[in-house]
Amino acid sequence: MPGPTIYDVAEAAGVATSTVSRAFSHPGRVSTRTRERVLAVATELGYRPSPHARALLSGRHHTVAMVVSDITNPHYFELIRGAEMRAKASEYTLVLVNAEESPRIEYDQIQRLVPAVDGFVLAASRLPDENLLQISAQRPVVLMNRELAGLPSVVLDHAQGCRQVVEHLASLGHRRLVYLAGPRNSWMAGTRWTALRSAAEELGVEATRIGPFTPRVSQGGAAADGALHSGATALVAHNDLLAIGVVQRLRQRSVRVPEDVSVVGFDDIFASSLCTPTLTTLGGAHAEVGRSAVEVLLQISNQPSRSEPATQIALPAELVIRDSTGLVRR
Amino acid sequence: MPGPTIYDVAEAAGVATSTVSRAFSHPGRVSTRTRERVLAVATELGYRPSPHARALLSGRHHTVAMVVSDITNPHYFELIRGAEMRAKASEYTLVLVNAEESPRIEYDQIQRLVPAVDGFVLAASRLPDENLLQISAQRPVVLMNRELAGLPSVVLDHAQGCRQVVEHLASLGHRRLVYLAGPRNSWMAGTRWTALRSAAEELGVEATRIGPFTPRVSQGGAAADGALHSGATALVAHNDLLAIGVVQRLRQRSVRVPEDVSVVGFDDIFASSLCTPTLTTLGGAHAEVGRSAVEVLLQISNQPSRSEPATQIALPAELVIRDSTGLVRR
DNA sequence: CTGAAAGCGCTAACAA
DNA sequence: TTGTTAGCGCTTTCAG
Repeated sequence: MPGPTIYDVAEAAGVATSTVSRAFSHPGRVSTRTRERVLAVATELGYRPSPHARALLSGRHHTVAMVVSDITNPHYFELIRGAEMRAKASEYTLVLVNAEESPRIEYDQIQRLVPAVDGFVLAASRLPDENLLQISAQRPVVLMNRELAGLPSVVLDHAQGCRQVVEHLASLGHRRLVYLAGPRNSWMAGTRWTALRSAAEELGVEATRIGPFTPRVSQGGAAADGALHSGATALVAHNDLLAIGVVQRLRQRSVRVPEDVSVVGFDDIFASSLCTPTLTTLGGAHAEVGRSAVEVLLQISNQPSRSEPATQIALPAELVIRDSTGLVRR
Repeated sequence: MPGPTIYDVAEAAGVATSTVSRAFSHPGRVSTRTRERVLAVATELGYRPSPHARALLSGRHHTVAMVVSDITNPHYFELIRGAEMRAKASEYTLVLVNAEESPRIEYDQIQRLVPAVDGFVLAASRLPDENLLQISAQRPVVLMNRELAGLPSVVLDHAQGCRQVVEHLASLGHRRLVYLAGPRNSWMAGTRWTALRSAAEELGVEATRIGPFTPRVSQGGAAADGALHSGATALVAHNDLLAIGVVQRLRQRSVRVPEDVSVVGFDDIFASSLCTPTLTTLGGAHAEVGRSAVEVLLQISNQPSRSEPATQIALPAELVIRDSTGLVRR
């Protein structure tokens, strides 16, 4: 069901195709009368310009691809929402790809889309740095919740955030915390650990790390058991899903939260305010991260010169204190 | 950064462009030697066929658009996940659009995408029937969680499901239930009410309806207050978000769940198993709905004849009984 | 201000 | 088996 083309409109309006084209793309370069006639005929015929023909000619697709490392995690939801809204606002099309935690899938899908999109926003990419740099040589790339020298990125300020977490725990009297690490190839996992450790050192808290764990509720069992073994009084889980799983396992083992141990998560997903106990977690304006990332992408992909230094944005993280953290038991 | 074209490959390999084209599209029609040489040169140059040029010629875009009425609702997450997986499996690109509960946005976005995609899967569309029929005259459409004569659809079997809900409540001794209705233009809202009412009638339960409510947690307050006023002992909320909001409000008003009133939701979102009390809800294989919808779409959009009757798939719903429903107080 | 014509990257006849 | 050629729908010089 191919719609009417520019030829049909031109014929019906009694003008040349180039005039029809101009009436749409450069309304100023056509006399008011012709323009109006052309537009009238076009709407009557239900004409819509073909984005493919346009893209073929211009090389611009008006499309951005968003790749998320694991669509199963409700956290990404917010990122997607923000990205979608920003794209829509500029009449850009958003293509969604789930990498299923597989660098291989992530890479292949990106390569598949290279010739079809204007750029990529990558949420928590699991790809090694070299791959990212290589991709960014093909198309503009904006990283979300990951940083890499030379590439634009939007992140929640993890360093400051982790500091808040440790301060919170220290103020409650905790002296030993354990970080339940995320996936090995997650930049966030590494970064959080570094930030936690340095904040801990500064505040006189002993910090250890166990893992890596796949950040799912189901992995909470293993994480909790490992953590108990460590003797820490505060558990900082890589994300809320893992934290929720940890809390469930602790309850199963009759360890009370927060009386016996405190648990902190990351992301502030919807469920965190509903579970029992409600979860203390490091949140922030995730949708805004998605929004910003697309914004930056549109900006650089509409810039002729690719010379300026990459914009790296850090949005504030916000510690949401709920019921899973409490005073350390004496 | 336009990549190498078929011309570059042809030149480098010393063949005609059509040979390069064939080497990719119809490998059988090229001698093994040339094919291998062409492919070798192509990979060396990093050649990738331009989907736009292909689409321009063939009219097929290898792209499907998924439109969700409200991306804010975690329920859609599963639908999206299933749809994405199915699309990826066939190397189709999935475009995601959030209609933000606005029929206007939904319609405009669809029209914008008509010339760029092979078809649409619409999740809980808020458009009136006429619009849907008109769109399906432009491009193949598959409805998710909505049915309309003549259009293919995939739904969770609400009729059977609602019956299960009422049976469950009746068996607990409830004789009066109230349905907290969803949005006015939600087909599901209408359908659930019809199904609930007829099941209720059969089972000797009195059913009333209040609303419509926007199905968000924040609307739970209004819904709960209206429900209490009705004097029913069982509240059936349009979805889990609303149900969770209702439970929160009831607690605030010192009405115990399930001792004083029972609450049932729909969708079985992740949070439903974590909130307190955990929520009895009508769930099902939502990701499978997404998967199936895309599958049906691919099927019909690859069929030459558009003549056969529209496939309407109903997947089984599953009542998940948790702690928000209990025996009616005597 | 408007028209004619070339070409974006690719594929599908049609020839050779 | 391979090459030549004519477009797909649109934009954009270049003339008029």
